[in-house]
Amino acid sequence: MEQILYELNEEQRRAVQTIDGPLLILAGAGTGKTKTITTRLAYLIDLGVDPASILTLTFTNKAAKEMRDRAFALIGDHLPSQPLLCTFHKFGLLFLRRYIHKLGRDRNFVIIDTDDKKRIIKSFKTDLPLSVVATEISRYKNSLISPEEAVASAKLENFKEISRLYLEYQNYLSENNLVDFDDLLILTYRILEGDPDIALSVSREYNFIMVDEYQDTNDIQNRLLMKLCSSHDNICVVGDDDQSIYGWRGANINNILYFHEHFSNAKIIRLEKNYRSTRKILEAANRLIEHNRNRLGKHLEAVREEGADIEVLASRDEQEEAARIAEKIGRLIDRGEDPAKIAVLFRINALSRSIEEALTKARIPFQLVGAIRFYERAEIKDIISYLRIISNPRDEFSLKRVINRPKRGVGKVTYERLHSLALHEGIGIMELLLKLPEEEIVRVVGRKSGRSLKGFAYAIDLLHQKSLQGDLENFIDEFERLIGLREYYSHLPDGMERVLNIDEFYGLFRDHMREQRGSTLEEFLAEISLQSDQDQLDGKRVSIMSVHASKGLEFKHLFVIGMEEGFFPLTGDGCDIEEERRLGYVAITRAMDRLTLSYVRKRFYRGRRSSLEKSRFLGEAGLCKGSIKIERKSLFKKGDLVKHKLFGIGRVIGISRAGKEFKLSINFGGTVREILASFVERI
DNA sequence: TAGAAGCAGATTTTT
DNA sequence: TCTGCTTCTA
Repeated sequence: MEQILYELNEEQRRAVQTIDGPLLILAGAGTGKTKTITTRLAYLIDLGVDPASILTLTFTNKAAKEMRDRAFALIGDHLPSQPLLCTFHKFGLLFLRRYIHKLGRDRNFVIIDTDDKKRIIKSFKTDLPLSVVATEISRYKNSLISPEEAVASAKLENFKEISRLYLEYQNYLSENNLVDFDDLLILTYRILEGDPDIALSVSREYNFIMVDEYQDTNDIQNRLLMKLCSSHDNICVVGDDDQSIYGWRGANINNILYFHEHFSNAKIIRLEKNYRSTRKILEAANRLIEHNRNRLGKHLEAVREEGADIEVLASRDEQEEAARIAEKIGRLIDRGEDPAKIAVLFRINALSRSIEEALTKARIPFQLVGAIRFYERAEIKDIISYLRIISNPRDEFSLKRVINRPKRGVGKVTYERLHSLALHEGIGIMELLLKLPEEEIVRVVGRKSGRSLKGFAYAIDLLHQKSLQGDLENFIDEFERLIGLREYYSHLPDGMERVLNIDEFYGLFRDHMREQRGSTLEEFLAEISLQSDQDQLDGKRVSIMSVHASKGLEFKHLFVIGMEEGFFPLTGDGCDIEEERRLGYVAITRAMDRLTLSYVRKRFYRGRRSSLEKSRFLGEAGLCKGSIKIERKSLFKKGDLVKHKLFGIGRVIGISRAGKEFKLSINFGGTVREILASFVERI
């Protein structure tokens, strides 16, 4: 242990050895955050703390895995018990499997993803945009407002509608025994809140709690943490307020800014020695982030040498930009540079196209990270839906998705007929199809559809029986034989790629069943719904990805494209300039040796070619002189009529500053709300 | 029911 | 410009 501690710098060592009471480790980019947290875990175990009483929460499976590996590398994996290292959501899942009966629900629930959530909402018929409804429902849920309370308090038309949808949605979830991502945390919190005995025993179970990427926690996660450490206060959080980039998803930067108020007597340790980037790169990042007001404040200090100048690349348009960057990358590779150490970043995915084309043309192998996610592909979701029906034949949400895939002649009308007949009989559709003799079904839905539906029901039933028999290693082969999804997709356009995906998924299934003997279908489904696929970096090719996707990574040679006002920073509806700046900071601090920031004068986007100003961030980072003018005067004045996406039309009754933006007091039919000027438009 | 045509909308996305 | 969804027609 002495040896391990010796490798740390003074602050890191202090962070590792401070074990009692609340501790905030403010760890800037590239300051050895993971090293510190994993060493701390090892240190606790070395002190004789029972490993099973240490809980480490992360945001991604990837981070959890990396930490586990690194901690075990320090202490070996032959321990008397295992520390729990997992994501917040996984923790919620484990907890709910144990305690959800306290809320009168069955432990056999299924987890749905965001896409499923939207589909469910959509089935309730609404004219409001689905994504808005989905986020608003999340907001209600995370504020612990029940559907009934929401319905009772909604005044505006749109909110009446949203609260109605919220109510229907929650009912749907409990009727079908579904749980969404929010529920994994919220239901956990509700149980802890409602039952002090459970809260106490769980809190005593985990005597030491560590949290990674604390700046990205939302309110519920923070409240959950308070509950978990209520009996001991041994909570250590690691994060960087300057890297908080998920505010738009409900992450609350105030959790980290006011940590010392939520957890009294908190100690703060700052890690400010950056081992990653050259001094020039780091100084640019520091200059940029200093333009933010809402921060705890820290100044990264370079350990490395001064390094090369940051290059600012100005091009005519995106074609020229992409060609020049491809050429530079080509030269690096020719000189023997490892392509895996090169990356191109952008603020919005739509900008990846020109780069993809230019790299393809230059014959440079690359990989687009996180574009369409594996588990969200249609063919994969189809298999998952099948597995869900097999596991739980009453899951009509999944049934609806696949009843006509492969084609069985079941359209809207047929499905409705089946649905109302099942309703009439008081049973589920699957049950109906199984019980009713074929002639009956044929009479209701016609000859062709009837026959194939009967075959479908038999197949599902057979697979259901088989899934209960234990050993599932050959299950997926039987599945394909009976359902023929792979076969079906192979004849469709894009068949090749889809078949490859299906094969990969089947492979994952077999691996899972082989590695975890006796695992059930239900366990497999829960596992994959909490899986993301950020581990896809293959370590051989040039990476191109969004700035968000790059968090936590580092590259020797880094290119950031689209450094223009309106693209980076994004400036439209609902944009938060400080968060944009933090994104800029995250982007810059990914670079180790060489950084190129690129902008264009004209860009083709959404079918229009527009002239652009270079990004204000270039000026703020001290990389060029003429920084663009920031608007001094508000575009609005008292008395203006404005329109808001949700609140509708209102009148401006007051204007105040909020950083570099303006905050408006707007009267919407009697209710006054404070809203940032960028959220409304004048009418 | 299934394919064709017409039309709006379009950030970032750990689980 | 491109995509994904609704509406129209055979």
